[in-house]
Amino acid sequence: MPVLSPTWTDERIELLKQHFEAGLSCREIAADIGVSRNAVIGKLSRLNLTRGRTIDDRKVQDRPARAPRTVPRLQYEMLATIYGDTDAPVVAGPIDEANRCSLLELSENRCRWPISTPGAEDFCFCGNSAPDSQPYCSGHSRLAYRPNGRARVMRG
DNA sequence: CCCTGATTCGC
DNA sequence: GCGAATCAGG
Repeated sequence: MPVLSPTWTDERIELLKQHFEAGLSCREIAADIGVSRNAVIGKLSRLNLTRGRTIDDRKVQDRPARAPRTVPRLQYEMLATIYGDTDAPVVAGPIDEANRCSLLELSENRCRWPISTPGAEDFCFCGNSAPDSQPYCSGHSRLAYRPNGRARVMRG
């Protein structure tokens, strides 16, 4: 891989679809793959994989001009915090799928991050060593929980 | 108040 | 086709 950076390759799309069907939020999927949330949503829309919102009445057709009102750079701040702000677009934390296990093999100190292999039908989990009272390992916990001050429980 | 989902538009 | 921008809803 000299200088090629294909945004959406087969594996990427498979992972996207698997995570989407797994019930993960677009933010989780984006963080896991390493792209922005809109990129995931855009790709899903292109693939006709919307979760269920076929609005018929198009009301947001009004496009007067680019009027920056509040500058929605919230995603960028979050992504930067997750990735380390000054590093390559890779998942932060020691995430290795060598310890992946099934749901039945999950323990209290095992990372419960859903791992979907783009080749097998078996759905596995991260299975890494997670600290006590923590559902994910150090790497995935950062993806699951927002580094912001508000610790809101995920609704997805 | 903020975040998530989906569509639309520019490149 | 991809990604950012935007809107609507929760």
